[in-house]
This record gives sequence, structure tokens and C-alpha cells, in this order.
Amino acid sequence: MDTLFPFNHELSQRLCLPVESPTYTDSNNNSDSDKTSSDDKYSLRPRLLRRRNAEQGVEKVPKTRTPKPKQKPAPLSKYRRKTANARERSRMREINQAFETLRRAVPSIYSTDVSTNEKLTKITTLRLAMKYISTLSAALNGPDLINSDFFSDCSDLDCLLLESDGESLPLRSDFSDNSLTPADFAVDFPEESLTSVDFSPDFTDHLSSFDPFFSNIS
DNA sequence: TAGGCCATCTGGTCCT
DNA sequence: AGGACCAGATGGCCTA
Repeated sequence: MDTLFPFNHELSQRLCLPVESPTYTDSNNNSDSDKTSSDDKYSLRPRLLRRRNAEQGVEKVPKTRTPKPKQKPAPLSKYRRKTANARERSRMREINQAFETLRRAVPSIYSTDVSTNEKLTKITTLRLAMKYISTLSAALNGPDLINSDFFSDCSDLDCLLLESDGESLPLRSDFSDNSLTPADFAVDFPEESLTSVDFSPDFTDHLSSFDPFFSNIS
């Protein structure tokens, strides 16, 4: 079994720590030694952490009396586990509904891959939305810019995604004047919610030529 | 068959 | 104490 923990074993020997042999239980039987949290798997043991911090010059935290080891809380009862799972499912459902709304909010010509009729993945949706918002913001700052961005430069989805990696999108600066809110781009919002944006008729026509969504804004 | 995407379960942590 | 949120693990489905 030690072979599964060569790192721990070697480390213990180097640091003259007592070697602990891990014990295993199945996931439904949470014994005290069944500590499979990310802490145990990915962080260093406290003593090793202190040593490394000292080597790196990290300010030493005054040692306080070590509290008694925390009692591991008992696993949830079957009932509470079930209700927690149900809540988690409904939380994920809400997130997915929000993704669906976002899919509809990005220009419809990009909301499906024409060749396969597949819906956008979550990550693709986010990237496209970032790009879309960025482009619209740029357009609001100067309508001339719109000709050189989202709608005309890229003729295919791959091109858009390459440009939508989120690395170079000036979103923060775009929204610094508070003239736009994310709600302004959501198709599910009533027209009244769009009043914070001052769209001139000419500019609205200009945008409508790219996306019918803007024909509703006047 | 490998890799991507997704839903679900689960345990940990934080907050009220 | 219980709920919300998060991230890891896992397995299913689909496509190249």
C-alpha cells in the first residue's frame, strides 16, 4: 500500500517524520482516517509547510497553542444527503437556465453551429458573450469601430472563439462609465429595462443590420 | 478508442 | 444547524 504514497513515505523519511501508512475505506464509510479532501491530497503537512515558509522568508506566524484536532463532523444522514443533492441539482439547473438565456442573448447566427446544429457549450457561450459585450461596448464608444470587430472580421465560429479567449477583452474599462449593464444585453428583459442606453435611431439601425435583437430598441 | 462535455454525487467551507 | 457555494470524482454520451 505504501507504493501508492511514495511521496509521503519519502518525505517522511527525509524529514524524520513518523511514517504513516494510509488506511482506506470506501466512500460511504467515513472513518477518521478517510480524509480524502483536497487539503490532504494537495497541501503540505503543517510542519513541512512551516519549514518551506521559513526557507522562503515568509513571516513566521507566532505559534499558538495547537487546538485540539477538530472532530470530523459525522456524515450527513441519508435524508439530509438526499435533500442536499436535490438542492445541488436545482442550483445547477438554475445555472444552466442562465446559460440558456445567455445562449439566446448572443447573436443568433452564432448560437448554433450551422453545419451540425449543435448548441454552444458552456465555455463557448461564455467566451462569445464576452466578445459580444466587448464589441458592443466598443461600438457604443465609437460606432465606426464596429466595422472592424465582431460582426465583420470573423466569418466563422472558430475565428470568433480564437478571439474570445478572454485574455484581451477590455471589459472593465468598457463598463467604467456605467452606461451599460449586463441586463442591457439580455433578450428576456423588457424594453423598459433598456432605457439606460441612449440609442440614436441611426445607430440602432446600424446595429439592427447585424442583429435583429437591436431592432427592438428605439 | 481517446477526449470533450455534461450531470450528478459528495464532502468541505463559509455564512446566516 | 442548515443552506449556499464550490471543487473533485465519476460515469454516461457523443464525436472525430
